[in-house]
Amino acid sequence: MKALAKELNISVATVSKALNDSYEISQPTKRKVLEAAGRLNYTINPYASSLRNKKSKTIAVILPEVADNFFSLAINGIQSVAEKKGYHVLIYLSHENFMHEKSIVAECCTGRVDGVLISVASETINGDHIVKLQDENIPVVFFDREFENLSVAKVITNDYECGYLAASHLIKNGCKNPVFLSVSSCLEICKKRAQGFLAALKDKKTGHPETAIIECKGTKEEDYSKIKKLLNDKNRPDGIVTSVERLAISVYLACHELNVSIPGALKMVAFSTLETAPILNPPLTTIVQPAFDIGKTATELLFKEIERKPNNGEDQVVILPSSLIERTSSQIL
Amino acid sequence: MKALAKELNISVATVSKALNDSYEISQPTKRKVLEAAGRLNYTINPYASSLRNKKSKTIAVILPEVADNFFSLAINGIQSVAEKKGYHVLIYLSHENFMHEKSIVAECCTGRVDGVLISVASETINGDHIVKLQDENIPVVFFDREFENLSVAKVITNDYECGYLAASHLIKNGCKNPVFLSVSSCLEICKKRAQGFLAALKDKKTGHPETAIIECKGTKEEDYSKIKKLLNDKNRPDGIVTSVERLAISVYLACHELNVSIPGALKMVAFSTLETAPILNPPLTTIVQPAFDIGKTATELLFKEIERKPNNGEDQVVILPSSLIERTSSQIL
DNA sequence: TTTATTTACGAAACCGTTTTCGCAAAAAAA
DNA sequence: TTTTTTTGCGAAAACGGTTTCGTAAATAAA
Repeated sequence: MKALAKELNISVATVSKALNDSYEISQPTKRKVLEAAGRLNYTINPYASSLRNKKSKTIAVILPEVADNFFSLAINGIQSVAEKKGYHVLIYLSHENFMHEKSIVAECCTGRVDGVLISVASETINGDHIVKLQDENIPVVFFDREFENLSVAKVITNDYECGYLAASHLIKNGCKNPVFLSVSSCLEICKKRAQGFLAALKDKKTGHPETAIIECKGTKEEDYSKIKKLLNDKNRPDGIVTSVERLAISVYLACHELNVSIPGALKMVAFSTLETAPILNPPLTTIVQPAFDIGKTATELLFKEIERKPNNGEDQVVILPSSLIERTSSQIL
Repeated sequence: MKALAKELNISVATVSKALNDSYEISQPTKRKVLEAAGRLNYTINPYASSLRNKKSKTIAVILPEVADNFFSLAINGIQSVAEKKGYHVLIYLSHENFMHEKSIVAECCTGRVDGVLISVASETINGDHIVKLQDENIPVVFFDREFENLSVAKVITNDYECGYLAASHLIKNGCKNPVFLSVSSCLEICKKRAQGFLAALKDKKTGHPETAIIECKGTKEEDYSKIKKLLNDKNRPDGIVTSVERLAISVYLACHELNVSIPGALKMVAFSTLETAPILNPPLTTIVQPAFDIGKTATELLFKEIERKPNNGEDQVVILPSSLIERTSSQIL
């Protein structure tokens, strides 16, 4: 910028104002500055600018995992609006680990970002780190995986209803003993899905509510052998609802290995946005969340908070409904 | 920091040095500073620090798409090393669009990042934008999708061999007319795979090399109808190799819709890291790239360049081999 | 004891912008 | 014509760290 100023024999102040299209600067001067900036291909130093403005033009996205269709689609939604706003997107992965998530959130407290979007880890057992973020006046919004009892904006899906719907669907199609595979009893999203699931069991007087919720919070391998054990059990379930994509794949793999026929011996419904659901063997009945829109809406909410001068808004909750897509895996034979 | 200095009755210079563990500062003072920093929960301002140090502790990852198993696994690899180094990761999506990619790269030239990892868009037709990045002395490394004739470090896979292998495999299993579905004739990676594919056709004196390479560079829908047209053609291919995950799914969907039996009427091999490959109908023969390791290795290379004071290194090329996993989709009946 | 060296710290410049405030010259109002 | 207002620009002080350089006190060497 100094070079620009020297080149045109004007002050850096004038250059800065001209580049920011200030009303204080005359049109001819603005034109000259723009021209010279182009000629010397000047680019603004983002860090100097951020330091002065206390605005980083950057948001953070914290999520458990990126190799999952739901999250990668959500990232697409997030990117689409961040980009329109000229914002940059930092990605952090918690790998479902609470301590890890805490240290990431702590990083975000230093002012590196203007806001954070978070889908909490399955191991997250309290929301203190989120509160700290808010204490620093950094806007936060949850997407999909929220943490309860915090006054934070969130965009989620109708989990309870979907849990209910999944169980009802299986029962309607003949299941006597459906179970629900959860990733964590701490995860609000899983709790609600499980509650809905159980409510349906009770309403229809079917199954064994006491043992119907099974937690798979281990590694991929641990969960896989847990699933195999479940399928080998003498009173094996005749219906499974999985709460996340990863578990759906594991169940299919286990069934293939153990020669459990779907939907003959076991009917299945998965919470999942798997693109390959219709071409699986057999085609998988899914409850698909509007992943892209969840990411998009959450980001729009975040920007509303970032752009609002005083924090006057009551925390908003947006619910985008999911829908059940029936395929072979849950059919009556 | 000023507050810290005042609290302890020392200068900010001393505080800064103490926090950076400078040899100029005595142990007792360092301890006092650390203690006070903890007590007042002081966190350094990253932008002030970056401005002065001309180091952002941030790298950019530019890729065509994140909702793709290969890329999301690569991101995992990238994150794993970036995090170890205490670096932050910015994600940018080109959506296969060249102009878009150019503007992203231009953003990266402003000094916002210390280095960039890029997997180029299928529409990328020249490397000028990459050269500009190098002119600004910002380290770049390609992962998976490179651009030819640039002296840039890269980590790729053995594409030519895999193309050859895929075709040979199909021919060995009885295909008389295999074709290769490419996403772009500009993409080095596709070119090499296609060349390998064609070489096998010629070596085995099979198929129609002139028409065996089919470009699918449209939207998802356009490509889908193109594939359906191909499958409805009177001299329909009896073998398909797809160069990317997206096309593999489209082919499967089309086959299901048109009742083309795999591997009966059509055998298939896909370049893909699809986790669901073994549970597809039928299980899909894949050439799986070491996605995580590609990302990891590329990032390690990048840090080598970032940390090297003078740019003394000749550009390095790392080749991580892929492997063919045979499943039902390409079997002899 | 005197001189040389080392140790521990502070003052101030600097990184590249933005913004406040002041001030001439030009334009408008009196 | 004189006075007021507007317009266009520049000097300088931030923003929050880091780094150079200078210096007094403490220690070691002569």
